[in-house]
Amino acid sequence: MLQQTTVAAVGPYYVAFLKRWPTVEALAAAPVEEVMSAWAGLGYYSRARNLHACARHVAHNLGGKFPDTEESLRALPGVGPYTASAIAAIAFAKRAAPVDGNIERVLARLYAVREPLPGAKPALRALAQELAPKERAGDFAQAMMDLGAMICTPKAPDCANCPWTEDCMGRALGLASVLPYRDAKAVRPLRRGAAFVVISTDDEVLLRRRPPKGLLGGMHEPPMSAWEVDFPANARAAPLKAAFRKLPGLVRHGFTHFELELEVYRVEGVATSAAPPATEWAPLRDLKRFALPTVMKKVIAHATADRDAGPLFKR
DNA sequence: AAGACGTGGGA
DNA sequence: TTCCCAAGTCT
Repeated sequence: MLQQTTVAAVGPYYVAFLKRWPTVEALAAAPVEEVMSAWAGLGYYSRARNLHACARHVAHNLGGKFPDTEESLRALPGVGPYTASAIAAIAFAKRAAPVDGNIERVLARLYAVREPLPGAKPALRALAQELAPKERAGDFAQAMMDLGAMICTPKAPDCANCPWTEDCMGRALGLASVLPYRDAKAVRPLRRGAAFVVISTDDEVLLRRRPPKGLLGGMHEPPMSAWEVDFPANARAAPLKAAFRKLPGLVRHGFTHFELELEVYRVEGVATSAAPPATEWAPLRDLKRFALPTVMKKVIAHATADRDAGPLFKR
């Protein structure tokens, strides 16, 4: 869960997951659709699918016991170099040197590494390997991460309270607050589309499921057009023949590599029997059961703002 | 090997 | 408002 995600964002999800699926066997026994629903809102949804596949592999093929070496952990779905190393060091007390974004920043400053990321990653990994102690490597790694999160922060590091302030080459060179350098990020293109919110006579909304791989893989969404350079020329992408009304305003959402603008069309009072193939009705008052990513919650909230007493999605 | 892959919180 | 970026992984 913590891959590329802050502790604050993960907290409630972590608590809910462990309450609902306290053991690897329990998670392995869960339908993947339920796991996707429970993950909705956290982002990077392949992590949820990988976590579930990992639980099934451990429960079914490894007797419920996690492997305890970096190499064998690395073979699990969703477990890359960082996570394998972190588990080996923290859970199994092995000498391993996980390197996350915090540790990259701390090391780049401590040793004044001027090569920009991501090219500097191998050099930073080598420095981490040298530094990792034989004993309590897990505590060392977590201490480095906490230093990065609380003292050696990205913008304005609190060097006065840093235990390494006298040793820091970056600080000596006046580079502490600007390291690590990064390659320039690409400009994010804009894509546009139209979403169709169909409300039934029973206050349900029509949803379909996205393909399992790719963007928002396996998640629910209202029917919508493809996302392209321009809005669709007409409402041809509508899921059924009905008197859709185009709502004022747009739904905007930023993804990692592009920005999205969605027009929202709505129709109400549709007969429940009218659901097209591969769609299903979701009660507006019980959307928690569905795997709705944040952008899709925005669409539904936009389409129901005028007919709701209170917020549909409370946080 | 470079690009795909989400979201929310802080500055 | 806008930008940055976080306990990275997969293809």
